[in-house]
Amino acid sequence: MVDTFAALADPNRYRIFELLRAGPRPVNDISGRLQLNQPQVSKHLRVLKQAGLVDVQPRAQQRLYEVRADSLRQLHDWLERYRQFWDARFDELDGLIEEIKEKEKETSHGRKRRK
Amino acid sequence: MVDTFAALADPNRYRIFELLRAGPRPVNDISGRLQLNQPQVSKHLRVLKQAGLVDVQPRAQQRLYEVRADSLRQLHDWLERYRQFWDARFDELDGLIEEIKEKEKETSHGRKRRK
DNA sequence: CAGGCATATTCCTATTGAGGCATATTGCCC
DNA sequence: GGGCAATATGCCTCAATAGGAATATGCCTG
Repeated sequence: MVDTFAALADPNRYRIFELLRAGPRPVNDISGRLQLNQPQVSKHLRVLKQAGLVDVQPRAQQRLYEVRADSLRQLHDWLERYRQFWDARFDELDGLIEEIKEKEKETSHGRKRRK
Repeated sequence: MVDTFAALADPNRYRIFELLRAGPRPVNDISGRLQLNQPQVSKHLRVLKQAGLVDVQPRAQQRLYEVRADSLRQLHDWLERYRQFWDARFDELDGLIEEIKEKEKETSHGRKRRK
């Protein structure tokens, strides 16, 4: 995870990744669109690749870089563990939990009733 | 977004954030659990706070740090834009698109060829 | 209001990494 | 195979930053 975040923590790398969202692109295309020197783009792509965020496939003498699904899935799974913090649906879940607790109080070993 | 990623790109900061997932904690608690010096923890928390990832609330002379919902929501929204890359549900959507293309081929001027 | 906690800030050093430039590598075509 | 196009790598410099230790600030209690 940390590597993923580190890869996206650089502004230009972030821009590259965002650009790739539109579809696979060769290096010089990226370099042109984002006004970056080709070597820096290659270096950034290397980092993104090592972080598992992009993948390459050679097309003649050029390389097509594309967003890699798996990394995003991992990121999503990670984020999912924090869902309770921001998803309103968890409020409903909280409600359910309350209900269950109430029920338990009634059925299980007859502790006193209610508050 | 970049700031968010940058904040989580440091291993110790990441650990702190993960720890806070379990609930709000004062600085010295974090410092103790993660075996980090108190000053570094304070510094990391500062970065996390400026990135909007955590929030503080003073409790006497200590500060309770906690995960901030909004940042995670933003992160989720960002990730959502990449859903097509990894969510299987989009396969169905692809199917629909194929159908539409087929229909178009029948009605519009007979372009052909696609993968 | 003195003393003590909990936390924040400052100063320092060492490392890391991004950008610029030159050059190496790869794979095509004639 | 020579040459060209697309990309990768190496070297350099500079700025950013994490960690360590010392110190400052805030806030409570007696």
